[in-house]
Amino acid sequence: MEKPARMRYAPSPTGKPHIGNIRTAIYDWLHARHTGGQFVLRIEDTDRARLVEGALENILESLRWLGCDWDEGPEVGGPHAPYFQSLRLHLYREAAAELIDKGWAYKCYCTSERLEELRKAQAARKEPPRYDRLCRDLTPAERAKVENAGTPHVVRFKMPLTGQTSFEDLLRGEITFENAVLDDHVLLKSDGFPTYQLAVVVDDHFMGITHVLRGEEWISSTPRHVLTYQAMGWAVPEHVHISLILGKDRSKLSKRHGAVDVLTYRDQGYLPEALFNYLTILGWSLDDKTEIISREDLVTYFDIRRISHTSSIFNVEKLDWMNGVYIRNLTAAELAARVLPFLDRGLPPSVSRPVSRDYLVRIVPLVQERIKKLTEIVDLTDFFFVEDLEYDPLSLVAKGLTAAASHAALSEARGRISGLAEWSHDSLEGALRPLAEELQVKTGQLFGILRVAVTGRTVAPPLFETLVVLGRQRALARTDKAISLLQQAIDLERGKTGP
RNA sequence: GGCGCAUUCGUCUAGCGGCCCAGGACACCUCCCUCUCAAGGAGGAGACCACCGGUUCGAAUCCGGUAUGCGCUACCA
Repeated sequence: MEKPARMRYAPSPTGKPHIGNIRTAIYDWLHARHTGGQFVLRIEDTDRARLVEGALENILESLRWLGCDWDEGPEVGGPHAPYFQSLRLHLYREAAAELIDKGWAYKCYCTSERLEELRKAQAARKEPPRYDRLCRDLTPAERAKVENAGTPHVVRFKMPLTGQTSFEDLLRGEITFENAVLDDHVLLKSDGFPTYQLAVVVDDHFMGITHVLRGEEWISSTPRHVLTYQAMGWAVPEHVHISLILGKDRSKLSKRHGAVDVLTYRDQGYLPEALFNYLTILGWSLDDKTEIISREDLVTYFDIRRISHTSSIFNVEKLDWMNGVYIRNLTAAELAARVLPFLDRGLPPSVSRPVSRDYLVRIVPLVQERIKKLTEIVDLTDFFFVEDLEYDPLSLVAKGLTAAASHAALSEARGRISGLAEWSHDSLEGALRPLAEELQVKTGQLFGILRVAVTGRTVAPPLFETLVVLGRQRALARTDKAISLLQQAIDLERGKTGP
């Protein structure tokens, strides 16, 4: 067993967490649970301009839905509270001040306008855009002058001009950067808020984070973080940079690729355990064959080192398949409970609410192996709830049979089953199967007519089971209606072609 | 442009020097089962392991280069 790890998921409340982002939370959570450590949730709300209303609640709900419970963070608190960066400003300011004292940082008074100009000029000269370090070597006198004028400032890191900075990535090995290519990035903004570059280091340190697991887009700024740890005299945590999830066109997953935020998957009828399983398997493997794996086993076997190095394309078809597997593994009672809210939302208003749980539990086994998403329950079972079926009378005419023959078959079938002593699967089958033979029609034809009569559609759950759940009375009533519909069709036909 | 990361079937992956003329899964195709649709079962097609060199008796696996893709290059995270 590895040492208990303190993992953190640190989203910024600038929108709804999407599928790629939440996967890092899942990996964080898994490794924390695997090692018996803690999963910390920290909100990085230092960019006041990009805050989005409701984003925090959405983040929390996404994690809850997926079962990633956090040991420390919003709502639960913890020994390192507060867990919102906007409430920890003094820590960053103190760190920045210490960095200045130690000669690792300096105040910069350049305006954003000047910086903008600078970048433009550099671009024109085809130079890489970077801060020209104008304020880095101001004399004390110059500094005092701007300071007295009350000029606003930011605090920048005093990047070493030479040498290199390396760090060990648990997945990729040693990664090295030349310090010379790194510019003097901003640590503290002029509004007094820290940038990510400072805040992440300060918080990870004080919160005792052992593993920084994040997207690979952070690799390039990791040397800045490492240098900051060193400047502060702090231990550098482990780093794990995981690859991104891409859309079908191989670009970073975004709204353009359809549904990307977690809760949308919930609303589309995916099971949280299926999404959880799929997401971990997308970019991580246990061995050469395991696909379906329970959350418990995942906790037991999860190994950070087996996370894939390469970015992966999100494949909805596979998720759909997996969701189907999980649906089939549910008990009838569980499925009924899961499906209930979708029926409530999807059934026409004419259907009285609430839907009977007992009735539902009898219906659900008939469609369990037929649905891949919970939303599909409505289309597949609404005829169990709707009283007046609406369908094209012509669909009552079996393939290869005339309307008259279909009418005769259905009438005969009605006669055979109406007086059955017992309204059960076996008695129904015992009555209807021989009838097909007597009538010299295929069972598919006979059963098809009945199916439409009783469900209003050509694609439906197995016939006998359906008849049983529907009950004798309703089944017979629907059959009667179908018989008269068929009669009307025949009459109409006669009227057209007759004398 | 600079820096960094990556590169095995359409997609997700197994593989860490010989067990691989590359295994599994989704999707696809065929057949079986069958009252429709599914589910299930049995098969099939699909990867010159990005390319070029090297190391080695032997390389998908190690090394170098090239190409391609992606990421970063903000007082955003």
